[in-house]
Amino acid sequence: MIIDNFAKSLEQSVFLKLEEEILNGELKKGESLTENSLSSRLGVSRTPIRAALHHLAEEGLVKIEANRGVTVVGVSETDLVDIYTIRMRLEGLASRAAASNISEEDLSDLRDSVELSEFYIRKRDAEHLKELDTRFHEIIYRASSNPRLDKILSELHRNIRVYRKLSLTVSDRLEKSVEEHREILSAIESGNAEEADRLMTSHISSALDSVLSAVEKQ
Amino acid sequence: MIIDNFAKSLEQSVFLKLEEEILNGELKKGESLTENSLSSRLGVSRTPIRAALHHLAEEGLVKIEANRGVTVVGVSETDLVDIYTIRMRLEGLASRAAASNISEEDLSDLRDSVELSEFYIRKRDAEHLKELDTRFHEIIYRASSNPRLDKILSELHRNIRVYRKLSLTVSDRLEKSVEEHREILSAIESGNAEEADRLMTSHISSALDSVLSAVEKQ
DNA sequence: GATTTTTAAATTGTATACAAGAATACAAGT
DNA sequence: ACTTGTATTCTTGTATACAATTTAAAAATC
Repeated sequence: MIIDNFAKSLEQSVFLKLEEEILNGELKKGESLTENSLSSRLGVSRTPIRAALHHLAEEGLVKIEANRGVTVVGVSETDLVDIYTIRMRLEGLASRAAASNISEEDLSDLRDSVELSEFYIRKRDAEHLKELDTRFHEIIYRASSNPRLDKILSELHRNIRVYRKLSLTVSDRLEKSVEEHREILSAIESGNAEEADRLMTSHISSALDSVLSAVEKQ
Repeated sequence: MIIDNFAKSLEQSVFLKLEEEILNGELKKGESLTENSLSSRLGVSRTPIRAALHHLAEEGLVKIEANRGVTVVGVSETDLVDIYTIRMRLEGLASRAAASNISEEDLSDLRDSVELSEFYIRKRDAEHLKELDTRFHEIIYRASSNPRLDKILSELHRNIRVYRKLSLTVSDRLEKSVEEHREILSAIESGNAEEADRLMTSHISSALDSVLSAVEKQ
């Protein structure tokens, strides 16, 4: 099969495709990948495959051993706790910074995302809600005005994508989550950095609880 | 103890060389790099150059625009504050985790690093002290038992290498720093996670103050 | 002279060929 | 049966050739 081609470079497409396959579990943990087989399977040469694999290695999704090859690492439940522990601190920091720095435009986007979420809650439209959840957090990353923080959090956020979907299936979690977003938004709107920090930290903590209970039920 | 496996591939060497040149300021911010010129200057083909550039882009030291090339980004003073702000939270977290999880081996390494530092303070050997400072922090990163935290902090730590050297030239900072390391070690030894967190956070905060005053004096 | 169009050069993106290292299979010796 | 040495094969690492895109420069039009 040829890969989806909406990204500008083959490397990008290969990266996205492999990332997707790893996060979906199509490529299982421990599985070893060879550049040749990927090359023939995806219908592109080894060059973009190599670049994509290196990119994945940077994100920690695969492990490259010199002259020995690539094995899938994936995201384990331990990683999940590790990531949420980091997020708890860093998203708190991002919210705090956003409360002080946010631009009118970002603030407006943030309001829109919360209001839309409240709309879709009434519609019981889980698909849109998941998307809006991601958008809410990403706006805050950007609004922190700290590009490195943005980059780190975006990456962590992507790596737990699959698990987040799971967590939002826990009953009442969607509603709770939107309520918490609303409170965080209020704190940011009123420039209350301390409160924004505290609320976001507790929001991530609740999300972790929810994810873990969802994982256990599987 | 893990052996320092020196650059076995050309890509690695190129990466290290370019990283060094960027952090040293030999390659200035805003400068644009072409694969060909780097290839002929460093005497290797474009393939490892490309890989190294992508790696540098992942770390944020250069910026790659599709089909347009690579420009040096480097680490600005704004980045410096951004990085220390992140470190304040994450190294606190790492110390906290270390206080609960540290292995006998890591603890022993940590003690060694502090004792050696105290030795070199008496000898007034700044070079060894800088090296030991790095080692102290890296042991804690590892001892957090959170590989992602380890990776994020290691990368941030590397990116401010040049500035850190500067900060340790501020009078009394070396002594102060070693004293603070000793206190952090005590907290970790006694498993006092709360205290380890608090002390490390304040340690990084002092380091930032010191870096900023050193930068201003330049 | 200014502006658009065309053309050429430079540069990145991709494919492929070749070299080097590692894993595997197998034979010989004990 | 087990180890050891060797040859073969497989896989990654690197170099180079080619394609596609972008920048610039020159030519043409107004």
